[in-house]
Amino acid sequence: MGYPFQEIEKKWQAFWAEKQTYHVVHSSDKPKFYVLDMFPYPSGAGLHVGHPLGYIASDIVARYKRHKGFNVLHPQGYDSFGLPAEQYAIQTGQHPAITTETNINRYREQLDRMGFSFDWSREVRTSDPSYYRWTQWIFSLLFDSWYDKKENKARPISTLLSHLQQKGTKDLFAVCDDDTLEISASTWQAMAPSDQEAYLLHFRLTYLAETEVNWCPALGTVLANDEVVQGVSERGGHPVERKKMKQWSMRISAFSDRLLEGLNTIDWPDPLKEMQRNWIGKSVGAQVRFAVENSSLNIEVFTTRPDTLFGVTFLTLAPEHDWVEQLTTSSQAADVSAYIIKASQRSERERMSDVTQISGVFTGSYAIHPLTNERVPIWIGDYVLSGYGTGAVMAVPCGDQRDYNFATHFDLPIKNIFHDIAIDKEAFTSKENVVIANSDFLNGLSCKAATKKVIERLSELDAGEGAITYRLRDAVFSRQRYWGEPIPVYYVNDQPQLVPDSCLPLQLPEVSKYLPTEDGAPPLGNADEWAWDTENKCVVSNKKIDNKSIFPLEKNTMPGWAGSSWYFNRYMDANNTEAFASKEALNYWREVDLYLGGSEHATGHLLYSRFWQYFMYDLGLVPVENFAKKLINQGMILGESAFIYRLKDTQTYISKGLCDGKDVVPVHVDISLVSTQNELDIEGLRKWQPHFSDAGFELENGVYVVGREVEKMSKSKYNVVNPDAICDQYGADTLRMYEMFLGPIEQAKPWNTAGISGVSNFLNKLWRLFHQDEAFAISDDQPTKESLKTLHKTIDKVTQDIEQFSLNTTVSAFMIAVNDLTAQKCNQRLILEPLTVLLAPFAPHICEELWALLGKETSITTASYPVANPEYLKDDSKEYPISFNGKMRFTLKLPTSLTKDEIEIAVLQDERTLSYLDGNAPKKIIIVPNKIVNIVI
RNA sequence: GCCUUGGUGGCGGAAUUGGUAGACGCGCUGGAUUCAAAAUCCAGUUCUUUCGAGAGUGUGGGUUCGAUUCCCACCCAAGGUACCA
Repeated sequence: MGYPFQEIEKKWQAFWAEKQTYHVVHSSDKPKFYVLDMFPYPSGAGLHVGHPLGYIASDIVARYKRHKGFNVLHPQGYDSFGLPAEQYAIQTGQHPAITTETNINRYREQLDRMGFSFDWSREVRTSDPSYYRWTQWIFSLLFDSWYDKKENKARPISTLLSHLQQKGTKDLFAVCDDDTLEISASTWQAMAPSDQEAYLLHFRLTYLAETEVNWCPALGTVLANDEVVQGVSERGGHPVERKKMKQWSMRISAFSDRLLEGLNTIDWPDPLKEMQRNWIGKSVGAQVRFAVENSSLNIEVFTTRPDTLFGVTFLTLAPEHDWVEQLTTSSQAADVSAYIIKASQRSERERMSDVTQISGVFTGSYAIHPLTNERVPIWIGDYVLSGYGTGAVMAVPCGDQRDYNFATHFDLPIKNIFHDIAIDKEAFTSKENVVIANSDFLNGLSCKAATKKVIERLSELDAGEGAITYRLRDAVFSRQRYWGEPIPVYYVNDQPQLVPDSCLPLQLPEVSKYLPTEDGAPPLGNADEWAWDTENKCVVSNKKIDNKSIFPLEKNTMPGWAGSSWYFNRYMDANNTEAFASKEALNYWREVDLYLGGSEHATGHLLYSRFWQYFMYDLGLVPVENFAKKLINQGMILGESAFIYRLKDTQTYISKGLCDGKDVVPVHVDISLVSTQNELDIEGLRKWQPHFSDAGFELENGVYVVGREVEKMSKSKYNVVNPDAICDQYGADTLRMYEMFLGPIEQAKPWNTAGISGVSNFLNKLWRLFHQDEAFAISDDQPTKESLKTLHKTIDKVTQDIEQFSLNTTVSAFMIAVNDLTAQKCNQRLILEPLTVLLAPFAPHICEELWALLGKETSITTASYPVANPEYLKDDSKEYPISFNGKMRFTLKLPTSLTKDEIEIAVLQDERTLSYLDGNAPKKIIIVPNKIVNIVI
């Protein structure tokens, strides 16, 4: 029989809760260690076995660090604003707050069963007004700040105001979304207040601007690219169009360079840093202006290859480019407008991924080449994206493959400007080993030299200059959703005004329904009370808006990432009502020492959080620039989904083996309806969902075989494995160790319960080793040298592995140790005691129990970590370095007990060693320990 | 399409970073114990094989005395791709 894990786990969980074992305070003479998990979104499906993977790993580190003498902050909370709760509300009318509360309670129950050492007194919930009050406050700060390029930091808007008041834009180096805003101090002073406010929006770090979105008129809402499939909405199949809408944006682009440079100072995984680098996408090149023929317009393009300027044979604008209409000649108007409509129906994602399909249209206008004065036709093509660079490119077919394809497709000229390079099949895109030709004053130059020279010439002509652009775009911050933080803004004469700090939180109003209003306003438009009374400083009924002091409030809410961009700071002082965290707490905990979470957040949460932290650092609100010193990506635990295949347009499902060549639609079915042999329980399926009750099934060999696919675990894919069931059957300690044993923490892996008995056996074995006939049995004798060796080697291995975060091999090391100790019949106190502490981070309940059985009065959490005695780590073998012809080097590992002569024989008997030597077996090998060896052939 | 990661027995994975591939665990096979089963313990387990040996780390090349490891090309899977979290 196994050890009584159910009893033990319950007992110690209650003990820890009662004693508040994991409650942490920041006055401590110990060094601090802050280990954090990315907090979960509390979904209706409950916690699945994928969630705890990271939590277990971080809990192991937290417990390990406590044993090592650190004051450990290990909190947990919930990212509780989100779309699923809102969608559930739309379907059922249930308020999202209620759903969220229910889900959180369930999560907590599940988390508590796994014996995590979280300090729950610091729990945060992003949807709690006491939390989002500070999210709104940070929004206000962003609104009230601008970016000073000279000091390279964010500064309060008041400093900008005084600059404008005194000098206008003279000597002003500010990040701004429009270069044509130069004004003098007197002009500024003469501006009407509302004009001044409109003007300031171009500088504020959060601002209102027109942005392109996927608009679905039928649903009355904006959709993510993900939700648009082949031009129609995923839900309902309604048409979707690209449309400009006035939205709040965050000026993250102002921080591009710092976000890029900062990567060099943090210990984050290289692939993740690389993803962020590529996402920020710094390109060095030039802006070139092409005058439009018979017009005052100058089309500005950005290019990374100014050296190829003489190879330009046409310009291409994005279909959304502001000047498309003006540039289109009457003869081309019909074609152009048809093309624009067509392009607006394709999502950005589609346009980027589909490179085989070339489309475009001629505007009828021509630009003038700034150097040759040749006429260059202006085209429109959807391979140019409006969001990047200037939304216009100079096309150099010989040097860019997309330009080449476009030119070939529309039969536009291709001019070769590379010396001795054939371009009749494809473009030549490399910058290496090229000599520019056919390019006037650039002839004979390398890429680099030509780039420099052409930029000089363009500057002289005032037709361009060197420039750097970033792929990183400002982040759209408005959501037409109910279940998010209200944006603390009201409008006076259409100009945004902040709801005063003292009035925060601006709480979510009650609404009659959670859908957009009929005239397309966000769900908050359904609230009766959603206007701001500036006199009484409170939210009042919309009906009073005509009143002089009452103004409409912003109806959009914040996106999911708002609350998660600063929560790590809140944990430092989670219950503070005066500030987002006290200065003392911030200065003590400073930053996260180890942050664990999935790499799927690489370019979202992890970039936004860095941005907000930089911003808050600039304002002196936090003591460090980078919020997380070290980050580890945990791989997702994937589910194995099961599919049945419906024959198209019928209610017949055919077994997997019979699908070949038939038009079938795969349908997810619940994995609990499928056997390990992939056979479907058809009766179970009929009961599971009513619409299967009259379905037909075509079987093979008498059974219905399902298809399997590894996917993200998700309720909608019916592939969720619940940890509760595992805890019931095997216990939390087994689950914890098994999840670690499953494979490297960073790697994604499919869940498979089959192997769990191995870990369960291991814990039982450990228990049995120190028990006889159900009673704790331990010897006070001195352990044998062999047992001490086993112990100390395990201490050494386990410690190294935890430090390197190789937790799966750690579990193996424990298994080997217990196997060895069992074989040695070792049940000495002097072995068990350190072993218990060593194992406690992984299996805290059983270790706490053993600890108590050893007669210890305190919790094992306070025990100090064992140190390996090098005396017992010594290897019986010795390494002998060998070199051959001064070129090849390898080492021989031989037992130390061998004499000199025996070594020689041992080497000659080692066939593998001999075969290294170029096929020739050496006749004699002379070994002098620790010295290089002579080999005679 | 683009960016990032991964591909090793029947399965999850290990391999000191270029030096005996398959640690540890699951599963399977055989044995011990048992009236029997569960549990436990012991042994075996990459594949092919004419039992000599041969093949083998997604595929095809390359570098090297030697490649799971380094280089090139390709195939497949996962994550992200800016409004899922």
